[in-house]
Amino acid sequence: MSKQAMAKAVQQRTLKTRAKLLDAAQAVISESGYEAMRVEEVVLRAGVAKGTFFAHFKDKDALMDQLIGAEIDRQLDIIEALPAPKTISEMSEAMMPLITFMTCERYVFDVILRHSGAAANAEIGPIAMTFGRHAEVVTKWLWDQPFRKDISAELQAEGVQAFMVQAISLMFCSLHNSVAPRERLETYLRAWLTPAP
Amino acid sequence: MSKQAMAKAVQQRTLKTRAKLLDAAQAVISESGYEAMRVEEVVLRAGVAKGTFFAHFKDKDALMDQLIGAEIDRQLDIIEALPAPKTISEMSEAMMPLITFMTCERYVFDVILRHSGAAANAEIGPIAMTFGRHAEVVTKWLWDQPFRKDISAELQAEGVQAFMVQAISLMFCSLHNSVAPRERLETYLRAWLTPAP
Amino acid sequence: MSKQAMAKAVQQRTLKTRAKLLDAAQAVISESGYEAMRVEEVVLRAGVAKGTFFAHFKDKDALMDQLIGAEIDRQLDIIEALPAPKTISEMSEAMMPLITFMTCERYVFDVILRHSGAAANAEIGPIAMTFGRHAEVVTKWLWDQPFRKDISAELQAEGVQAFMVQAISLMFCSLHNSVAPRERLETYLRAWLTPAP
Amino acid sequence: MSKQAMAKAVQQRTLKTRAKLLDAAQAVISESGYEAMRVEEVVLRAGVAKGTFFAHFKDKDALMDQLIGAEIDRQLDIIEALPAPKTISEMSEAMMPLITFMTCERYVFDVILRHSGAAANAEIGPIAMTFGRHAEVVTKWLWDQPFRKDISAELQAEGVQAFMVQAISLMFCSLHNSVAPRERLETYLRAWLTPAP
DNA sequence: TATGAATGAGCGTTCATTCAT
DNA sequence: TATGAATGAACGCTCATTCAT
Repeated sequence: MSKQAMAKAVQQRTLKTRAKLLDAAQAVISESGYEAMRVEEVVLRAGVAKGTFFAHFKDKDALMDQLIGAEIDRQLDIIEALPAPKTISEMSEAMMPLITFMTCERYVFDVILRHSGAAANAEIGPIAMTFGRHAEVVTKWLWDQPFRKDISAELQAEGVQAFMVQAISLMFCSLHNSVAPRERLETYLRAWLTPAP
Repeated sequence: MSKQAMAKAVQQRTLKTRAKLLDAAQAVISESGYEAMRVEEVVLRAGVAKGTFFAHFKDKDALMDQLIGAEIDRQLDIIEALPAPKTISEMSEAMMPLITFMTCERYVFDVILRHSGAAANAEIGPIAMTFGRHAEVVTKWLWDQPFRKDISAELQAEGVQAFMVQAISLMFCSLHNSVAPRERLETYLRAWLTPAP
Repeated sequence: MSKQAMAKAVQQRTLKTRAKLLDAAQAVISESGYEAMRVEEVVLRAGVAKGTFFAHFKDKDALMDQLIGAEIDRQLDIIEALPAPKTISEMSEAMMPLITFMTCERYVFDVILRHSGAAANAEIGPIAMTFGRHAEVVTKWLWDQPFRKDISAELQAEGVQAFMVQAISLMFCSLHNSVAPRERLETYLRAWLTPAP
Repeated sequence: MSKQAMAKAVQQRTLKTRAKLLDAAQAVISESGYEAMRVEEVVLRAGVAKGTFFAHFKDKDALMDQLIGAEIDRQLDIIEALPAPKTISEMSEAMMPLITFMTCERYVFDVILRHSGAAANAEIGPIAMTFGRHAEVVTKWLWDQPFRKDISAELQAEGVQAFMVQAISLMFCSLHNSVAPRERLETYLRAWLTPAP
């Protein structure tokens, strides 16, 4: 076997092990949720050694970043497949799948906050990437349907993100969790994207 | 000693212990920062037992809430003493002391997010109070100087908070930390409060 | 309860927990030997948390030091109870219980070497103490029965230790393990303590 | 290329790889010491895979045995080049280079003890060989200059080794490290080799 | 021989929190 | 109120060694 072929074969094995770990983790989460995921359980199911886990992921958090990032990407795929929303109401509606996932567990939202808007480490992880992608999706919508013309679509998209986070945050807040996130988001977006003349 | 006098003496001791704990915690933080604060170290300096700590604070988080809340209040005192800003630029400027504190440590920002917009527990703690107070201060500014009239001052204030958080978040994000928070905040506020006709 | 009484009561509990751990460890060793001892197994049997173990012993090695040191002390008690040996042969014989224990497991001898003659850390642990005690016992013998008079009893005792270690070492050595330690020790001691005129 | 030539070429490559590994290990040791040597680091510097290391050395210990054994041999070369010592003082002095190396690191002394006087494995490795060689050197000295005549030169040499180890051990012991090894060794050797009449 | 991903078994750690006294 | 020993449940780590390719 040539060196090149060997390198490829090796990489294949690596990829396979990584996939086994990710699959096992996903399975655990499906059954018990994100917060309940234990590294021990994951390696047990994946049928690999604990050391192998840490050879593939720096720590548990890195795996969470992968998994949650992947899930957000799946939600963004759904969102992207939709036609560009024509109204604020449609836009709020379109963002609901993403918001639903982000609010499925308090722990998930914490991980997202920690990795996205506020990544301390230099490496841009999967979740941080999705925030970029989300901004792009919204930006594209705003090209098709420019609600405001005084500021760039990019800036409008940043605002949409800020209000999405605000809406979710308030949902977890005991003072304000009576208003559904969808309604709150719509209120914010209307004020942000269609200021009265 | 009368029963009443005794009760008073006891209360005095309680207050004294509490003060010792708060002082010790503040001292530790001054030297090593918020994240590095350990209950162990605090009780050691305060000269009390570990159990005593938890007789005074529900948990470590409650102490953090106190300390960080107090610091934010101090910043709000400064902000409140200022005259109502006449321009967006002045408003951004006025909010800087608060932002500076909130960005002093990644950990501090996390605690703030957790207790403010996203408090899971029912009790409204010191930090949550400061968010309320901040909204009030901004609302008052907007009564004096109504940048927008199509939406309520309260809603405008909520937006100001959302953008403050967004600006700070992006500051911690490696992708976007080249733009200073003050500039970013001003951009956001201008777009939010003075939409072009 | 007074502060003093409280402190005493607390210490009692501490002592009790420590005893539970030592007993559990001893039990495991009796069944499976020193090398096979696992911290996990010890805390399980002692019925305490793992954290408690490390609150009592710096690490597994520190516990080993305690246990093996205690066992050597037991052997020294036996040795000390004997009348001072009158001949080299009797002296070699007297030291046999100690040698037997020290050679019961290769691992035990390694731990002993590491903690005794060659302790790197400043604290004198239990095993190091026993080496001092052993020297004292032998020194006392040599006061009663001075085989040599040209050098001090202390120096003679140091030599006895050196030859004991040498005899044991060679016993573990594949090249020389045909000669029984007792015979080798006797040869050494005769040459060391009763040089021909 | 003939089969023979091929075999030779292969052998050449093998030797080259082995040399690369030894050089790399020596380099790591020069920089960080024996204890800090990691197989990972060695193969990295040698530019070979980890598995290759174990194709050349049974285990890490075997490499250590090689390296430390080689160094002791170098010290013995120096010792052997000296004229036979005429006095105990000269003999102690002559052994100093060896002792200096053996005390350079606690870890080195442990490895030496493990492989020499106390080798568990059947094969006589480099370090064990050096102990044999050291005994021979000392035995030769004692032929030239027979300090004692009541016991064989071989037995005297064994005693010299025992006392060398004892002197080194005590040097690492916090209780006794105030006396320099050279002085202690001389005291021992005088008592061992020139007992007063 | 060479490769390097995978192994693995246990240690040490963490440290906020509890609870019997 | 005060005490402080005990808890606990994973996590992270170690790193020499193996083995399928």
